[in-house]
Amino acid sequence: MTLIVRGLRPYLEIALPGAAADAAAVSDAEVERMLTNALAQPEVVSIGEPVEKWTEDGVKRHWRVEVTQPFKVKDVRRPLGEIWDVSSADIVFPQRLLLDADLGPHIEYNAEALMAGLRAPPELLAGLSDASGEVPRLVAAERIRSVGGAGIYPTDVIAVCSIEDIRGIEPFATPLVTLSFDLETSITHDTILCAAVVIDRAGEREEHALQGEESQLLESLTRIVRESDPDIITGWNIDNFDLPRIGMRRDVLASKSDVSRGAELFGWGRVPMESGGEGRIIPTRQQNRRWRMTGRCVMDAWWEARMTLRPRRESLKFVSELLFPDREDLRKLDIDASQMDAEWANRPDEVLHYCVRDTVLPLEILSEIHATMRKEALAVVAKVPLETAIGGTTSQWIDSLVIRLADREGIAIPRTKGGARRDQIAGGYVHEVEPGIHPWVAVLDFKSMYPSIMISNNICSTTRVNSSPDGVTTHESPIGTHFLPNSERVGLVPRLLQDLMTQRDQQKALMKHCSQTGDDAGARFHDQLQYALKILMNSFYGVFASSFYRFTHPDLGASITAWARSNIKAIIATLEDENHPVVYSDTDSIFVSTPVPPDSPFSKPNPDDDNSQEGLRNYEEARVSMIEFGQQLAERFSVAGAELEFETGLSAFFSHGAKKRYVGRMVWPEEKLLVRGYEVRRSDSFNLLTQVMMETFDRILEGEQETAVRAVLDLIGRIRKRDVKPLDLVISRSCKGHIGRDGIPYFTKAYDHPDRLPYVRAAKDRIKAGLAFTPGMKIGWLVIDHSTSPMKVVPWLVEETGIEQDDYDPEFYAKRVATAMGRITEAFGWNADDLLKGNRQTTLFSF
DNA sequence: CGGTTCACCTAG
DNA sequence: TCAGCTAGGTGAACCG
Repeated sequence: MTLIVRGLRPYLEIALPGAAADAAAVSDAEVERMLTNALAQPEVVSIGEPVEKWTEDGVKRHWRVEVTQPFKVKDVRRPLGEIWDVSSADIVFPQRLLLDADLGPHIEYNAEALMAGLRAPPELLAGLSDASGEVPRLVAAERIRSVGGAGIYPTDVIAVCSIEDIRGIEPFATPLVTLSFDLETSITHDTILCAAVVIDRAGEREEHALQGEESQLLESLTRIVRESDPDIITGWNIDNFDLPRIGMRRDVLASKSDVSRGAELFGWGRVPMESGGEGRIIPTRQQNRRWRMTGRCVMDAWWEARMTLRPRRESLKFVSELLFPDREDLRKLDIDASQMDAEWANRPDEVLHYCVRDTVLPLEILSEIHATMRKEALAVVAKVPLETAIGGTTSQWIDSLVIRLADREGIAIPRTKGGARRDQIAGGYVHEVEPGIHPWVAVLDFKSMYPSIMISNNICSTTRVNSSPDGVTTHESPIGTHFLPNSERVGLVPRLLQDLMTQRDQQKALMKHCSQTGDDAGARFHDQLQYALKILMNSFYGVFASSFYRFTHPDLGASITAWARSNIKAIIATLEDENHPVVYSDTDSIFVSTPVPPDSPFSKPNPDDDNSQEGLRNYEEARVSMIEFGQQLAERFSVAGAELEFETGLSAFFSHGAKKRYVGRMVWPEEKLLVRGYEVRRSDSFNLLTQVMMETFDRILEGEQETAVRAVLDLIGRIRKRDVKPLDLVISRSCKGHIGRDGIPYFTKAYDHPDRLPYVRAAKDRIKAGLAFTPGMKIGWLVIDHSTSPMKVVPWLVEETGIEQDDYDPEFYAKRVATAMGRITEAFGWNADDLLKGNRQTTLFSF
């Protein structure tokens, strides 16, 4: 529905410039004169009574300056800023409503209905209908305009209320309507050949397949969007392909200045058809930014799947098969996307069928990864519109909470900082790791380390002082920054974080309660909320360590990480003093060797072996003592505001000696293999390497090093004999780029030397083959000759064209496997060269 | 062949 | 609304 809210006028605030004392010394008459001048500015409507507000220059009087229109705030900001300190001056008007009325995405209201569509509640429809049962549109439109609306919005209900008539309420799972669409386009003419749309309304789907003359096709598409009136628009790569293509075709089919013709072709915005202007009814985007479609959310299923799943390739086919491996219908590919014109000419029905399928799959993928639910949860906890949760930035989420608290606490809102990037601040501490196997390792972890540090030291730009005031003991960070104690002033950030932490504990408790009472839907709902709270809490540090955020100071971020380093290093030093070797540590985690009897096995003995009873007993004893040790350490090193948790128990930990690369056999609280950093985690690895490395880890952690090396040697032999599937050798990496004015991609802006990069070369070949390239997409390739420089590669196009690519350079892949595996097996005397040679003279063991 | 640069991707 | 952060490993290409 459309709710026209009355009673809020755009404004900004002004204060006398300079230090508080100087500002206070200005005479009343002078202030009066200045205010009169400010009021004389065009577009200024009124100036309110002064209010005391905290600023970096001390507490000063602030006046609210109301202006005529939202977009006029920017116009008056500059002239006023020359004389006054200006605050609250860069907050967009729609956000102002949520901030001032303290609303989140879920609201209740008392409103007067002005118009009701066919999907509106029947009683509302009846109340507005005339004798013939019709809602008189002309009268309604007139009434809507008289209260400030623009005409008939394409929503089910149009109503008007006052800002006092809206209240925030408890969140609920909103029955959002999602529209997914897909275009098939001509490669030779850039035109749109056909399109498909599917609308999901509470699980009920409505499909449309569109073909015909291009402008009529776009008109139909627009009509479907407006009639089905979705909240969310999705599809596969619509941000970078389908939406830009419709925009391009609109520019060709209608003159840029003819907005009403433009609206017929691409008027997808949730505003009346007659709402003129680019960006109101016609979707727009600034260079390389998100699409903005008034009143609707654009959620690209490609982007969401990429962020959630980090798939090795990103075609719709690949991701669908990844998520739905049992769906046979996804296997077959009827259409060669690189020959679309011919396919369309010869088999239009198949192309249309394929097009419809490609609108349904994005819906199913979004549902499978709970994308909408997660975004809605984030919107709830950050108190932002769904659109901001989907396409907004971390600083927008943080702004939403910080600004409303600052407004309540009488703190002036500074503007986003500009200027040059400052030097980097120091980050977390990472401990050196000794290569090899480390048996029985307890992993301890600080709970929400950075947020905890911010809370316990009251870190905020409003509490930072240059030195301790008389008689006040400040929190002094290891880099010498002082923060006032709670008793003097509670920082905005610590207060918000504390509240989010409490909320998260509550959501976790509710989730547990729901699971226990068999309410699965409820448990999922609360799980989403607690997870969103975690994400939001962890976003604070980054935003406050940034150089541009409105409430930051470089010493804030630097102090947080300095405290973190100092805390973790102190614990490491204590443990090492007590002869508990610390095997590894990264930022907020500590991996400690557990004291177990010297003959404790780290691999679980096979019950069929002789002596297995004793071995099993020793293994189990070691496991239990590790758990006790971990729990003791957690308790001992936890202090108020810095809770150390025993997170994981490993029967064995292995690293080849590089930071951020390790693997462990987890035996508490659950049994699984924990891998970090290694190629098996990376989306630019290839199947074969991932598989052999995973097997190797499994064997190493069981103490079967010899078998592990044999398997690697065997694989290298098979690669050289071409006894492996090319599919398992595909490497892919994301590729930047830009689309020129002529619609042709180019790479010179994104890269210094684009042709030096294998994936750029592969991308160019892909484009040559007639396939779409969108900036940022992952490009798959096979190396066919690495003896030249640069090496020769071919793009992997099987998912798009169905044409098998089977040429590859065996020696290249043998070397890549040997390099990656050699780093690991070197701990047992087999380096990359040995693996390639296939034998080893003097070693721990040789075959 | 070792060092340098650019670029990607990951840990936290 | 232009915009979360740093630490770290690794590969490809090039250069001297």
